[in-house]
Amino acid sequence: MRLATWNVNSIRARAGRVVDWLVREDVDVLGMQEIKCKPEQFPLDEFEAAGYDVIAHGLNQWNGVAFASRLPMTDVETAFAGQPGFLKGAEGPDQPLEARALGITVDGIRMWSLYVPNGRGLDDPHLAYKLDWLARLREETTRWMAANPGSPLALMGDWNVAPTDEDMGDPSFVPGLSTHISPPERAAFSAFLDAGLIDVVRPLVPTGYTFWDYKQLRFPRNEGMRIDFILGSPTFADSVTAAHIHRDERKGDAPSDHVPVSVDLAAGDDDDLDRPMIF
DNA sequence: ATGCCTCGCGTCGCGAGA
Repeated sequence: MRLATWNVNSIRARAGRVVDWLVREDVDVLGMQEIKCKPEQFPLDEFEAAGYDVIAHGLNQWNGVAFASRLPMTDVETAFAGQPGFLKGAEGPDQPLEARALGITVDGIRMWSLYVPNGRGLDDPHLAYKLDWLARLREETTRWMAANPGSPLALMGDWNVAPTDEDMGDPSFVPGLSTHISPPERAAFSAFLDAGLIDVVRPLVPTGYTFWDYKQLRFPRNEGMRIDFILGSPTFADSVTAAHIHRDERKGDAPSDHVPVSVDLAAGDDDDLDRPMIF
C-alpha cells in the first residue's frame, strides 16, 4: 500500500494536478489538507473517474481536510476527542471547532489527516491555540495507543512545526521572533515522539523540505521548510518499506506551496512480519 | 519595508497562509 499526505492549498484550484499525481505515483490513500471548500464543493468527479472515493471535511473557505482512497474507508471521525476550537477575538472554552482533523480506517490502519494551526505570531492567540491543539492531540493519541496496543496508527499532515534547525531553510524565520521554530512548538511536536510515535520518513529521506513560500524565489533558492510529516505507531513504522518527498510537485504550473510526502507499506494481508524468525 | 505570492470571497481590497 502507498499512503501519502499533501497540503494542496485549495483542491478546486489543484484537482487536476492532484489526481494526475495520484495516478502517476500509484497512490492508494491520500490525506489532504487545506482543501478550502465544503464537501459539496469538492471536485469529486475527477477523483472518482480515476478510481478514488473521497471523504471531505470542510466548513468554509478556510482549512478543510480530506481523504481520497482506492480502498474502503471506515470509522470516519471529523475531529479528535478533546480537539479545541478557535474564533478570532473570542476567548475561553466553547469556541467553534475548525475543519483540521479527519480520521479513517483503511485495511486495519487508523489514519488521520491533520492540519495543525499556523500560530500566526509568537504573541498571537493563535499560537496558544496551536499549542493547545497539539497537546490535546498528543493526549488523545496516547489514550488511543493504550486502548489499542499494537494497532497501526498514522498521523499525517501539515504540522506547521520545523522540528530541527535542519528543517528550517527560510531566512525570514528568525529564532526568538518567529513561529514554527519556537521552543514550545518544537516541544509540542517532540512530545509525539516521546509518546512512542516515529517519524517514518526521516530515516529514509534524511534531508529535504516539504514547503517553500511562494514569495521571494524561495523554491529556486531552496529556502524551504520541512513541516509535513507522517508519524506512525511502532507496528505502522515496522511495515514501512520506502518513503519519498515528491519535490518535483513544487515545479510547473500552479503548484501548491507544499509537496506530497509518501510511504510504502508491506502488504497488510501477508503475515511475514508476524512470523517468528527461525534460525 | 506595513512589501514581495496565492487563494477565496465578493466585488478590487482583505484575511489567511507560514
